Amino acid sequence: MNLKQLSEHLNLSQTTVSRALNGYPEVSETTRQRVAEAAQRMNYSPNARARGLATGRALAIGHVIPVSSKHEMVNPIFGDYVSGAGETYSKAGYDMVLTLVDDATEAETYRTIKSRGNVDGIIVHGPKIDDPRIPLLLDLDLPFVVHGRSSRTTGDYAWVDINNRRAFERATRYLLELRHTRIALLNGLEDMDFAYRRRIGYGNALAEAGIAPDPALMRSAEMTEVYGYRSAREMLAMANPPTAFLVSSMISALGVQRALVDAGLKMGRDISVITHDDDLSYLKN
Amino acid sequence: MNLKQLSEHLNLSQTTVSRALNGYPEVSETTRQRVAEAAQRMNYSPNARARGLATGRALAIGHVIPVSSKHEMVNPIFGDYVSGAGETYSKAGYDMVLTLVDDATEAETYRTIKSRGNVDGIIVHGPKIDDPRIPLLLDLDLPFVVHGRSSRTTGDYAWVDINNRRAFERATRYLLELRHTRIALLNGLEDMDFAYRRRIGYGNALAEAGIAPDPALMRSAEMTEVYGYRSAREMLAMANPPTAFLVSSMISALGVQRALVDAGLKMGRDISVITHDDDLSYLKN
DNA sequence: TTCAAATGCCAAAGCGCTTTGACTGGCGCG
DNA sequence: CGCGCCAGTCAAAGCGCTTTGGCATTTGAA
Repeated sequence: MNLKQLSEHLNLSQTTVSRALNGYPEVSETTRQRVAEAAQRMNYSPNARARGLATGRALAIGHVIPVSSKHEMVNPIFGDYVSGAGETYSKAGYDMVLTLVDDATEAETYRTIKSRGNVDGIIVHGPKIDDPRIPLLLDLDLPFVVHGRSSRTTGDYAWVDINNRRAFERATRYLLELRHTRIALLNGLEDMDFAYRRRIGYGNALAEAGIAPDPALMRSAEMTEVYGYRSAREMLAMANPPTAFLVSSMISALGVQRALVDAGLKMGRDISVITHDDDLSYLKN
Repeated sequence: MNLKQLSEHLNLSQTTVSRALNGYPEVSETTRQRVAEAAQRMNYSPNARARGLATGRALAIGHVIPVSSKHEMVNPIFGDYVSGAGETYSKAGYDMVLTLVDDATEAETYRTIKSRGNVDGIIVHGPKIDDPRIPLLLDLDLPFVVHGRSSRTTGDYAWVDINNRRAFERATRYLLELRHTRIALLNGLEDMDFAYRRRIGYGNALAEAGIAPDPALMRSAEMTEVYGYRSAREMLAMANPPTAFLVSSMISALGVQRALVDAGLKMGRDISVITHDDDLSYLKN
């Protein structure tokens, strides 16, 4: 069923049918009703490609996921994330287009996305502290929003972020108030902006309390379970072990937990653990 | 940069440029070279919507995710899954379009997808034992592949699946060989086809060994961590507790593990656990 | 009663591509 | 020398929609 067929069926021009369906004023209310009703009944919906060609809009948003940061992005929360975004898009009549991109061809990919024109704009995931994608996209004039921020990148761009620095500042301060002085930080990869900010928050709170950060208590890596496990295990074996852990991911925290069990320590009694992130739907009660 | 501009730049017709880029034979090799080189240099790639309109193909595959089975689909493996699919699509020059769909409007959504025409076909996720989507899609004549199967659905359709029945048959048989007789099954929701097949496999192996399945040892629910925890905890408190667990998801197995720790039992020594699924990248060593 | 302004509708152009059908010039063959 | 044939190219149509720029018909004011 296409516009032409529908309009012939109604004995109206394509113009009128199109206008009626798109809510333009120059169509009488009775005609509009008739058209809407017929479209509904015949399950007509305009061909997205043709409409896109005519309007220049794709009614789709692209999500570009660099393969290098696969483990950062294609991570446990990805499903929950997509689910939220997808619902919003659905309501607005937009499509969600996922593109995995190799780092080597990254710049080219963005150019291609722009000239292929099948999305109106994109979401940039997993920004680094200094992220070349931002100037590139500004230059290409391809609309985008950054999920997170890029601290060392200048230029006007839109972003949505949480206050990572403050969250870790507060968490650390809280542990300090509980009289902990040996606080371990298991952070994500610190070229990622979020991890960078978290470390600053942690550092700030320690500085406030006059405590010098101990490099032996600070780690940075991909946030896997085994990273949490090994880090905790090794730190607990130190002469002067930490009494608290501040962990950047629920998954790594599971590893920490496993190490604690191994060591015969009970979380909350023998040792404190604060975890940020990953309120995973499948780990809920 | 569009075809017209490129062809004017080259002093060729749009026809020739298009043919050259699409590998048609009726273009001289020298011309083809010239065109390819210019396209590369000017970063031309054809507008996907226009091409789609002209060819009738969208060069995109849709993934439709019913919101009801959110917890089944938008689950821990979703990220890994998308990552694999995305890489393949990238190589083939296809886009991946995600659509979240409300159950109430499901049939309508598929019709809309068909008539909007922005995908060439779709992947059906999380098939139920008897899944109405399959006859609907066959009827709509929208190409699709089922990720899994639908045991009670007749009709010719393409699917990709693992042998769930056999996997659980073998796992159960293995536990029986180890002299376990009280084997608990923590299954997924049994209206899902994969879970249904798993229970059959489990049942077959028990039957082979002449053991009647004990309903008190069989559960079926969404595969969360807490489901594993509670189920194991309650079963371990029984007068005649299981000596082995067969679990349908890594996440639930984490819950089982937690219950074992609580009960002071050591996995592999005091009790056997076999888990199927979820070889999660972030839980790897 | 007349005329300008709405009102409601339409034909046709155009979005950027692919593809059909036709047209050249050069070549080999009889 | 004349013919047919091929290789290489092109103009134009068409994909399904939106939007521009009319064109009748009504309406309301003068």
